[in-house]
Amino acid sequence: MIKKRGEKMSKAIKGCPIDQTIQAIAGKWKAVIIHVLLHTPVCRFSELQEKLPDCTRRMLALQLKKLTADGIVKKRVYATVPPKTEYSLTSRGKQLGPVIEGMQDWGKQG
Amino acid sequence: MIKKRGEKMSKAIKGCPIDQTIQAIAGKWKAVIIHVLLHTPVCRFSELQEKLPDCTRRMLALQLKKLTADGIVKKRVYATVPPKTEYSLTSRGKQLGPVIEGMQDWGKQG
DNA sequence: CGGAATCCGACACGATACTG
DNA sequence: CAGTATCGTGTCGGATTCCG
Repeated sequence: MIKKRGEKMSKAIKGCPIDQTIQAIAGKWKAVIIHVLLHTPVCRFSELQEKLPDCTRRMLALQLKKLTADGIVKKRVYATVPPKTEYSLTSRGKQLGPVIEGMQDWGKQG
Repeated sequence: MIKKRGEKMSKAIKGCPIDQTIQAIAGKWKAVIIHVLLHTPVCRFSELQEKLPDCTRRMLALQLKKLTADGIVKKRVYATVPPKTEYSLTSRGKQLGPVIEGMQDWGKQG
């Protein structure tokens, strides 16, 4: 079975809900991005950059793309010069709130 | 900066609690293993294998090792022939319960 | 039974440079 | 400002084999 680049590999445990969620927030940045958006409901690209200084532009754009594709993040583009975009959580994204907060609480105790 | 194999790469956001948690349950299997252990508090290696048929022995052993190293899973070895091992969650591991369950609930709705 | 060692391909991530 | 293109590297995960 040959896979194209960028395709999701995980068939994993077929339909395992946990795996779905894992894949949705996996990686070094997605969960943190969601966390930021929970506390700053509407965020421009550059705002996210400021809040995540260790995340490169490339990674930020990439992860936002995946999050958007997964229906977690909404993107709004203003056709102005210079361009302006706004990111926010979808209702489905907001439902991740408790999980993300739980993750933060757990991490703090470590 | 050279790293040995198996060492954690993530400096990420220095000390970000979310990142800590992400790293702790990252990968294709760790969260699912924890989930199994939440529902089957004491589990032999082969039991875990049966419950996770898509996870190879290698991966299972590897992830259990990481989980043990992170203080999430406890391992008990019986020096018998044939060998027998039992895995269970530490108290810290059990604290991940709400997070894991939250992840499952979210995944089910998707 | 419960692993560890080795090999290998796929992918995640990062640095850098370029674009509308 | 908000991205994309290209490239290089390390890491992850799977297959297989070997060990106490």
